[in-house]
Amino acid sequence: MTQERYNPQAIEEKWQSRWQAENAFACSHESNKPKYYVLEMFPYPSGNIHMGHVRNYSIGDVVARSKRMQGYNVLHPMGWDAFGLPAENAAIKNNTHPAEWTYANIRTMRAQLKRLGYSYDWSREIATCRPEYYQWEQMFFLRLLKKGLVYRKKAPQNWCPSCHTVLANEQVIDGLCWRCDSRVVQKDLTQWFLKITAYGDELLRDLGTLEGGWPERVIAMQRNWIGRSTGASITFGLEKNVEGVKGIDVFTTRPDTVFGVTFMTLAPEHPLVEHLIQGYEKADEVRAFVERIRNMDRLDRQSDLLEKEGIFTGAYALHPFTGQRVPLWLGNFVLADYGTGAVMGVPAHDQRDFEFARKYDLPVQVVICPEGQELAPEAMTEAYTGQGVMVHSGQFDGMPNEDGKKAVAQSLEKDGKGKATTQFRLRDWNISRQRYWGAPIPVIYCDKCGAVPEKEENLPVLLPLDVKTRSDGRSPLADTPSFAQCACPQCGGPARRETDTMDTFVESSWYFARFASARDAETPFAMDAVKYWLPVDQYIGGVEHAILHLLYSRFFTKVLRDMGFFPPELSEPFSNLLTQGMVLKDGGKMSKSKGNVVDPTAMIKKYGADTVRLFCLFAAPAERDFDWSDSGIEGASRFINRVWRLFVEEQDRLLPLKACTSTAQDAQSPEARDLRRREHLAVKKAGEDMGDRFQFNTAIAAVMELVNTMYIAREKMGSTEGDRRVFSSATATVITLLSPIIPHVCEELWSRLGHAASLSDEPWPQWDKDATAQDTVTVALQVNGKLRGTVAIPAGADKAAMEEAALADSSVQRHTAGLTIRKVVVVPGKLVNIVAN
RNA sequence: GCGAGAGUGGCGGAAUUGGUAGACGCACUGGACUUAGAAUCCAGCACCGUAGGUAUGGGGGUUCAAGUCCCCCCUCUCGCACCA
Repeated sequence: MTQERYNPQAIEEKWQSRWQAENAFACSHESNKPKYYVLEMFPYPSGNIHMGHVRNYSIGDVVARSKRMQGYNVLHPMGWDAFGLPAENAAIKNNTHPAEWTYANIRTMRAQLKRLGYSYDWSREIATCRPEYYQWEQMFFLRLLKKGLVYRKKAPQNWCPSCHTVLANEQVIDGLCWRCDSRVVQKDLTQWFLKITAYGDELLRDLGTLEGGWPERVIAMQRNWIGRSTGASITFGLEKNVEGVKGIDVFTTRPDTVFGVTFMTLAPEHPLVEHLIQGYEKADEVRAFVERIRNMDRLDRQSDLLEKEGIFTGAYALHPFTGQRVPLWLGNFVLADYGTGAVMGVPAHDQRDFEFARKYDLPVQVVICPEGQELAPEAMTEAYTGQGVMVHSGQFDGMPNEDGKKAVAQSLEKDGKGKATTQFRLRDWNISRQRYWGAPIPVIYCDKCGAVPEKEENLPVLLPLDVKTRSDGRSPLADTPSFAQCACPQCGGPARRETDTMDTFVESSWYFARFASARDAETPFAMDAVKYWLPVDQYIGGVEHAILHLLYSRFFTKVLRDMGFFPPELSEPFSNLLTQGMVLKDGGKMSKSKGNVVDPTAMIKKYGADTVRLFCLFAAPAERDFDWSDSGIEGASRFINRVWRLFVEEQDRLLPLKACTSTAQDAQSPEARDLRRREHLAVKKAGEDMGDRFQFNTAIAAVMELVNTMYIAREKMGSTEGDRRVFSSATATVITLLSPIIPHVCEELWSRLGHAASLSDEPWPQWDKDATAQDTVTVALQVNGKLRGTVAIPAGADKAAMEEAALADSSVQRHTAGLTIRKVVVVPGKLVNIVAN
């Protein structure tokens, strides 16, 4: 007799068209069920999905499907992060239009996602390059401008020469462009900034609320990136009069060491340098130094191999407490854009200052002494950075230095010479991009009125599609009169539009909320829908966005909250974050240049979508990287076939039962009892692992164990009504438990089992504690903590009975022969340990 | 240097509260079926050995009992890094 073979292509096609026709995974916020919003980071429509996407979306789909079965009203949407540079580059290369290229890719990739059977609510699909989407972003820009959270500034910017655009600090990785790895150079430009630093404190503080929900290391990375330091800003007077300048501000985390200042170091770019060196006989030498340092490559300049160098400016500052002259130096290690671009030099208590002082023969003044010790400056071989008592510090002498930090700041503040402050490493976010394929910045430049915001009623400022992209990569917008030329909204005179577009990270900073009311044309976010769905309960994506996208989204959530778009209690976008690992091949990242790319489409063709999904989830825990293995996917395929065969071969004996529906009464034979027990154990394990712990690999392993048990049990089980019920229930359980992972084949088997309704509407099975109980348990027997044997005893045996059974064991007797038993430890139902010597 | 994570068979990985280390899978070995292969099924599979012993990066400790808790050290991965 030939059995029907598993044919994934036919089965998957059948169920996918059914889901499509029924709009099976559409959801609404009008529901009595508890809500659950699961979201995977939406893709850039680059052309084809790759294995990383498959892994990411398969994880999300298991969460979505299992939560649905567990009784939640699940929102699981998908969209496209559709603006960006690759579209322009591809358009130039293939002589097409970025829009055409992008929409074609979306069509391809949407079909690929559908071919994988993900349970998205496709009615909420969005693409960020559509005016219906980016119009809201332009509105946010105008509102932020009004609130003073958007501003324009000329400053040296990160410029990628290959991408022809500026980059935010977060987009510069080791001095290289995050996208194309080109060396980033500095360029003076006037750009639009989002004032993310205004939220620095809150972004840092609220990281605390994410603990437990977010991976520790992502929280640490953000904390690091925000980089908050507390200390004081201190104004040193200037010996020489410079017009309009009161003095030089420094920032320090150690105001307690202020009396130890013996010099001050400024960044070569410090705006006062030219004033300070006026009239100094070696001014030209100083200028040469400044030039040399400024022209250095940023990467070399920030290298830790760079030798610390300085030069005296010939000028002096005045100490805020003692009035003493403090020589002003320039240093190649002082950063112009951190703090105030100037640091006080305290060689006795800062290692870098110590080395600088030794190199240039500057005095060392000790002002903190460890309790009960003296420090002699000339004997010191390194700075003393520990705790201690303040000395040589005027009115502060004898004070513990920790108290001194506050006391010094307070005293300075009283005299108007400083105050306690906080510094952030975080910089404001430059959102201007000199590229075409992005959302236009809604601003107009008028010769009379300056930079004028576009009126909200004129939104959207449409990105014109009838332009020819330039082969040199520069934006064609400036050369498009129909776009660039306009009337000033203020005076009506001739004016010019801003031709920069917004960083694409702006679009991805709020898309998760748009899904709540994706089709609403009146408002970006319908309040009742946002209130219901947000925050995202489970967000899933790659760790490469730990800072960029995840920090920007947190910022936007707080801003949108404060502008009234979000309810006041919504401060964080993503309650839980899962950062999935990468899919590697032969230990390395898949890449076209290495020729080690595994194409999901080819794998689906060969094995079917269910197998690809199963392998991606089974190969490794979700957070860890995993190496693609061709024999591994064979194993996944083998397992599905095993389930299929079990079903087909037993079909005649199967009853149309649901999961966990056989009763203790049904399970008369020992095999049936055992199978029923393992069925319930599998439900427990798979439910916990899939639904709570997101350990999909072990959830699958638990079902595999059950299937293995069924293969053994079926030989021994008869055709009594009870045996058939037990076996049928177990079969239903296997199908139900696997359905979030391999939905197509499970739907198919479910319907063949005789069920009319979809498995998606099937509740998650309930396991029964009594069903998992064993008649006899295996107890480990130890002598002095070493395993010496096992013994089967009736479940529920008391301690005395266990001890008796242990002492009667021959192996135990052998190992205790000649010894005195000192103690017997009994763990009920588990183990007996005999302590003897 | 700072911060986070990891280290378990040939490999991916289990072990959720301290209680039989190696579940599940891959690879491998032997066998069955077959003209042969594929597929499938059965058996074996940490290491050394005769009883027994040794094993979770290394070394200490706590405990009747440690992969799990504590201390010290080593290695690897990631992030930040002259941040004042």
